[in-house]
Amino acid sequence: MVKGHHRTTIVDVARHAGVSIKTVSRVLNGQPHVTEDIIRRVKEAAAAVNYHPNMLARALVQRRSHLIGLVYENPSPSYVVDLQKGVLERLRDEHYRLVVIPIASISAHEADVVGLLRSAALDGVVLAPPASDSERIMADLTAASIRFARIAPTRLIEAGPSNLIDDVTAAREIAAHVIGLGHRDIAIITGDPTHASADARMQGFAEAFAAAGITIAPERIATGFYTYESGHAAATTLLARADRPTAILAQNDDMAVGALIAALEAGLTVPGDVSITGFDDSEVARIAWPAITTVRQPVFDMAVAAADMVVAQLKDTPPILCRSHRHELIIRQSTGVAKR
Amino acid sequence: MVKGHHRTTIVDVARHAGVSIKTVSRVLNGQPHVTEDIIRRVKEAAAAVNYHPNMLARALVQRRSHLIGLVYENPSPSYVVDLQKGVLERLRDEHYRLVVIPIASISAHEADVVGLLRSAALDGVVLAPPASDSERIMADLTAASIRFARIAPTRLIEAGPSNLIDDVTAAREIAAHVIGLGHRDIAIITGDPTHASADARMQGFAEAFAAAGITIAPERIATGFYTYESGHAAATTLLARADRPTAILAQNDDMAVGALIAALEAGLTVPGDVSITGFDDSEVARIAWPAITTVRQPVFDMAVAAADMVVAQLKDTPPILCRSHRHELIIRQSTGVAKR
DNA sequence: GTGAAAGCGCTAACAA
DNA sequence: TTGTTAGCGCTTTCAC
Repeated sequence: MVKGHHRTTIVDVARHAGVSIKTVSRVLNGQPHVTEDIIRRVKEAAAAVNYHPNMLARALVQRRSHLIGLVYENPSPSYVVDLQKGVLERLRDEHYRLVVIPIASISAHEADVVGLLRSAALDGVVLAPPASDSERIMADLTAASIRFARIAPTRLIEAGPSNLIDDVTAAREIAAHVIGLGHRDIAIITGDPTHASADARMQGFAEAFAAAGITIAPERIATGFYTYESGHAAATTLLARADRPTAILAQNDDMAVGALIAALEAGLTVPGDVSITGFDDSEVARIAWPAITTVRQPVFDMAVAAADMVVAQLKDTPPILCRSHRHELIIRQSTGVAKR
Repeated sequence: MVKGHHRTTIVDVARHAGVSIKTVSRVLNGQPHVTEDIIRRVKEAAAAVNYHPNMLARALVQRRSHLIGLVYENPSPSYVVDLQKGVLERLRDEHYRLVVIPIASISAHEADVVGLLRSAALDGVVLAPPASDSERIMADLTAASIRFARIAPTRLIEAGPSNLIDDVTAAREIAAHVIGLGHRDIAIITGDPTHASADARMQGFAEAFAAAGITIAPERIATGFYTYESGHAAATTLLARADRPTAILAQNDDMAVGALIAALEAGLTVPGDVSITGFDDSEVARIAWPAITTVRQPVFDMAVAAADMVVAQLKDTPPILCRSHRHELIIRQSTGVAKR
């Protein structure tokens, strides 16, 4: 697709086959009402002149770029790769391509996002958090008539096709698990405050604490950013305190691994001295040692479903508006009974 | 970009501003020879009618899709994300978009790859291993006049713009480090045999062994596939042998982490009972415990440079044909002096 | 400095 | 069943 000498077009094929360009077009698009004989002749001619259709011309007239975007901000490699794999899985046989649109800080660039998407001529986009919670982005997308589907939104569920997970319940369950092991001195490492998931997960924790009649001191709550480094830094501080917590609840796996390493560096054993939990069940949680107790969020499945929702809209199939995806508490070796 | 009601076009803007479409085009593309006054009028008109250029029409006439592909097969999330980040870094201000093209088994689909790229209307592609070593793919790309640049090819360096790393020397250095620690009973977990890097790294290991007069028994060499699981499985077998090796050289970090976990599961200490090395310096190597001794491959830098080579060709800038990137031995905690 | 008209390569009404 | 013709929305000679 680059400037240069003459590329063979549908006209060349038509001339070579001795038919009209419309007939060539019909054959190439597998449309009906063409004689077997002509089909063969056109195909031979196409091969003979080494013809390859110009997708840009086709896209222009069809008003379809066959490009789907994936908007995300998440810094966790395994999360991002899961997301991409899911979308690609659904797109594979649909003749759509995936354009990745990572955005450094969506909350800071809400107003620019759709301009970016527009200039990429996308037919549709999958919105991962926190873009999936942005009213502004959804409104702009609608105005630009770019189809979209959302992954794990936490609010305005009606605003667009959504794939839901119950972050609150998931967080409550994992906190309850830790409380059930006898822990009372519990610290928390929150996720990026600009992601609504951080609030939801916090609320779930709070519900579990309330149910058990436990109060968490503010000094026991540290802010992270869903990155390994932020989890490591937060845990290092939390564990250095005189009243060391016996458990740390991190709001994603990357931060949990950061906390784990911080604990090991401090000469503590896990879960002997301190129990640690993550969130998401990304690959790092499995390959840590000890493996991290976490809550599985079906990121891949949500991405497949979201891509499906976009494709459905593009085909004018009756669209699925909302799907719920089940989380699952995964107890591994990083949590244990609280020491006396 | 979807079928529907009338979208405003350059014609609407022209009418609204009382000028010709050519003038609108000139203003929108920042071309010279337009009065200040008209520039302002056109811009106001564009805003007034809520005009957004149709990138597909522009692409058709310019024969430029502004789409760059990234072809890879690598299963390691952190490697893939590094690659993507690098390409995106260079593309950010160039108005190019990144289309990701993961291919399950490039060696099995060599003949189909370029057809896929063609049908995506890409202006250029960055080829990561093992596509960067495929003569067939490069020939097809040239025939389709799709520009490309290669990441870490191991052969036919002249065949296209390349970003080189010295896998052999890097492998030799890390093996020499282990040998220098006194290890003689050394096992190896190789990478995917269809990736030429596996051969190169093996050769580097072999050179180090030869220099030290060490022979490695064939049973001490296991085949992996650059995945955590394959490393884990291979190490589990290697470590179960009566003549347990005191060091394991894995050909990438994911496999090294797999080996690490296998060792810990077997009740061994690292590096006390067994030293383990990786390759690449991906994130997992840093966040393992103990952190993995490895060789840094500047994946991000190579991706930036490769994207730059593609962009340069698209701009008809004198192209850079070849760049070498420096590796770096990174000694962490997973290697130690061999036990007597 | 500005505009009229001719395509880019394809699909799609509408005829034949 | 097949072909003619008119666009899709933009850029680009080439006059004026």
